[in-house]
Amino acid sequence: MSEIIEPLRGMNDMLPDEARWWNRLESVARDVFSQYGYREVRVPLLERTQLFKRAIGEYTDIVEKEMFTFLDRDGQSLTLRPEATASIVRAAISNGMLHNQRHRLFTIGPMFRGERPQKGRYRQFTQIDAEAFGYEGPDVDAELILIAARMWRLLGIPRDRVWLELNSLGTPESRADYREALRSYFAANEGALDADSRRRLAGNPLRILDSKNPALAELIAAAPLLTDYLDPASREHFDGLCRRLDAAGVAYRINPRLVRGLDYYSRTVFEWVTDALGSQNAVCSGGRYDGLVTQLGGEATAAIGWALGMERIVLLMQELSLAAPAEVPQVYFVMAGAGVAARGLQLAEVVRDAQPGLRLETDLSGGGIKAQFKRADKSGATIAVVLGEDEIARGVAAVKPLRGGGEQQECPFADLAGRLAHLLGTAAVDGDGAARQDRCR
RNA sequence: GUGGACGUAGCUCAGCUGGUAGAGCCCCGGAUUGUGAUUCCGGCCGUCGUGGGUUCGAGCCCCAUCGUCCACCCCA
Repeated sequence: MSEIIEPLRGMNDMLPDEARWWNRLESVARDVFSQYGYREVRVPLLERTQLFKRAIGEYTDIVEKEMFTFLDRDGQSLTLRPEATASIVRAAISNGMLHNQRHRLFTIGPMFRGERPQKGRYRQFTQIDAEAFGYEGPDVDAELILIAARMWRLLGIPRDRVWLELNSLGTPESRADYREALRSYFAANEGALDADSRRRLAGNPLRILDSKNPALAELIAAAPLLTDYLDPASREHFDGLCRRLDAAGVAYRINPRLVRGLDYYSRTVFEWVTDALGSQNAVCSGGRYDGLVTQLGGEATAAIGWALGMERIVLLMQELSLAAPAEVPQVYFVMAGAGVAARGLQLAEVVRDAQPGLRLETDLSGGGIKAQFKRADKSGATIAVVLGEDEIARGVAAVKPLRGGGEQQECPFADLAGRLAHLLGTAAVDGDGAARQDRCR
């Protein structure tokens, strides 16, 4: 045996039991997007490094130390996307989608960040991403938040486990004023700061507000508030958003210390937070980025979006035991004897043609009838269909209910599809749980 | 990137102060030879994460490395 090749750190295989949960989340997301008229786009995973430097900000942690960047054969610098917004904006510009147009879009796919892995934080992770272009007012801000709230509701995530934090960063100008105020405040108290915060003091003092160091809590609590520096237009925009959320019955907490790690945000920023995932508590977050399109060479376009971490939501669903129904076969073909499987395969095709919705699994192991029955039972199937040399010769199948009683009966091949449908229909009316949880997506 | 914990069969784990690995589950077979979920019997399964070192001898000690998890950091 030769050496085993291990997967890369922080990159995971998704096996069938795991995929169930993902499919559920993805189908809910797709349904909701379709309800709101958001259309899917797909963009490349690989882009020029420059795109992310310009969009996310040269001096952010993501760009400085987390990107998977390499030179291709022609010596140009490429980067595996660490987030989707930059790529989508680039695509919108590249395809001329922003000339006097509005778009509401979503995308689903993997992102890459070279962080140290932890639960809920991986080097390849998957985001569901929603973006709206060309809408200036707070209506679309509210709509995007309502979309997320609807997803939580449909998934069965209770309101007290995921809640909304809200803030406004104002315009770049008002934020600059605030940054100076903050800088002088923390500079005056520099002795009380920890090493991380001192480093940020020069670069991005807003990030100090994010610190989880309890020793700084008091100092941070007394710091000047961004809210007090908002320009009137941003203030009005923010109030408008709050009113709309109030009207829609969406609860939120205004968090004046909520800032974002990406440079492109302006005005509205928000974060859906959970208490169920340890320190990886942000489950979906986003905000408005009105300046980004011009920054990337496009025409000035209002824009806003959010990204949802699928791994984290799936973890949350599992934590809360939110059912992800297993895909269980309804009918299981037991096929024992010489040459029986070949005929059984044909018969299974006939049944599938006649009953396209039916989940029918065949036992192709070639093993003994007893073992096949064990598998039939374990599969969760409601009905076993037995085919042996005898049955094949007589043109009949033995149909045996595996759950909730009922006698084994013979059924001519020609009637099999109808008989199975009938039996399964009856089983469902019985209120038999197993027969009912068959509806996965 | 920093600090810490952990890493034994496919899975969950046991293995006393170092003496050449064990349980349950799973899987396979059997209990009058074509009928499942209980029970009983039997069987398969490991280079004890990897590489070095100490020792007569290491799963247990030391070093390195990889990985997972926790906190920081970051963020979805």
